[in-house]
Amino acid sequence: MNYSQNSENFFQLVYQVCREIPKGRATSYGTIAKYLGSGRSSRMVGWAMNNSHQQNPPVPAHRVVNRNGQLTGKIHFAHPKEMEILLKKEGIEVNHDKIVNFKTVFWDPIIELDIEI
DNA sequence: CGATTGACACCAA
DNA sequence: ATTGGTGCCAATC
Repeated sequence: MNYSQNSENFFQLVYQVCREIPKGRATSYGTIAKYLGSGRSSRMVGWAMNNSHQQNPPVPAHRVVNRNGQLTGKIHFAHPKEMEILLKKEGIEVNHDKIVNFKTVFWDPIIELDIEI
């Protein structure tokens, strides 16, 4: 089923997946998009994140970075430092707005998760 | 209503 | 390895 046609569910799925990200791990926009069925609509995931601040419960958007492990979305937080702080707090090493050993902390919902969609 | 803009990713040169 | 162009789809201008 391709939920990219259903933006409401698509957004909700994005939020759901984000909340399932284990502490101390991170994933990428594109991976989530692929997991939801629209592999190249990673921008929609980003847009969903933009709206994630008004979601309840809150979405741990700091665990979602781009494919390079770069904290591109930190500027959308209340305080840009917060994203890096939160990640470090969870044991993720961050250096120059980039996750260290991203390959190690990378969390792939396609493999690790199995939400029925 | 058409054009532009993204918290991205992939491909070609 | 780097750079530039293209695809994706919703929101905003």
